[in-house]
Amino acid sequence: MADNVRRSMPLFSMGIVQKLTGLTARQIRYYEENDLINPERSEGNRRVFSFNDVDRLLDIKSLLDEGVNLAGIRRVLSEKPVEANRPAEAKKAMSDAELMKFLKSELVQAGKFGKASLIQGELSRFFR
Amino acid sequence: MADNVRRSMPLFSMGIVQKLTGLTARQIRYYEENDLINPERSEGNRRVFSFNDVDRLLDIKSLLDEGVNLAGIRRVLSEKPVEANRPAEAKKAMSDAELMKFLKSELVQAGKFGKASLIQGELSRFFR
DNA sequence: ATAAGCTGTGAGATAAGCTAACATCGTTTG
DNA sequence: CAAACGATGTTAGCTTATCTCACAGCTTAT
Repeated sequence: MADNVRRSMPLFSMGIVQKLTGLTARQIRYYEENDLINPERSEGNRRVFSFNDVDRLLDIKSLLDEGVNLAGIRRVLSEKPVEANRPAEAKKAMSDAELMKFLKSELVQAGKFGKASLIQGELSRFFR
Repeated sequence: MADNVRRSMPLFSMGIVQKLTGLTARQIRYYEENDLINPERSEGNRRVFSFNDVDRLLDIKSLLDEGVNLAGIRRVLSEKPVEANRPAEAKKAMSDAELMKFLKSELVQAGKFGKASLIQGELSRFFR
């Protein structure tokens, strides 16, 4: 569950996510419009994506390549509902200090338990 | 060395880094001015920070808290020169597709070897 | 007391992101 | 077949985030 929080921490801007996923902004926004993802927003209404979000986007892309349409993808991804992307801890806006403190402790946890990479779950399912 | 590349991949915007480090934009820019960090730039000249960069910024912050001045910090951090932040692979601009492909393979590597988190090295050195 | 070091703040410019609307083009469906 | 739908591109107009540069202010070192 600490893992959930880590994976759903808002970190990436639209531009970066485009590079990481190879999708266009238009596509990403459209998928959000269709409830396939639900990225956080900055104070100024910019989307801020988590590892989970990037993960799902790669899932979506892969499924689209296989010819599955968005409705189908919604079904496939319904196992992992978008709500799972926003655990309570992530929702209640942390202060900057809290966020930082949290990140630190999370990192220590990761170190202690030899936890796997932040970006490992769904992301790695699809390649080689 | 694949690890180097991963850790020096430009990922974070100024706003995010401010939150992750608790530093102001002014401070971050000043540290860059003094060659303590050397973040990548976007096409439009915006700074794009890597895990390594965030790492160093947390180092810097920690040392400043201890009363070390920038000159001193420069010395302390000179073990890990800023050039180490930009390995050749990261320097030669990857195409978006290449970047994505690279990320994917990196993730798989991480998975295979049970590699530790992307954000683990220097970052975790300082807390608890 | 001056100088140097570090950070704040403000101005002016521009990049990057947002929404909304309309265009396009292939695939369903009546 | 024509109309509707699904997915994406493109454009316009607007707002936020970031950039550089300059100057101000406070602290510490000379």
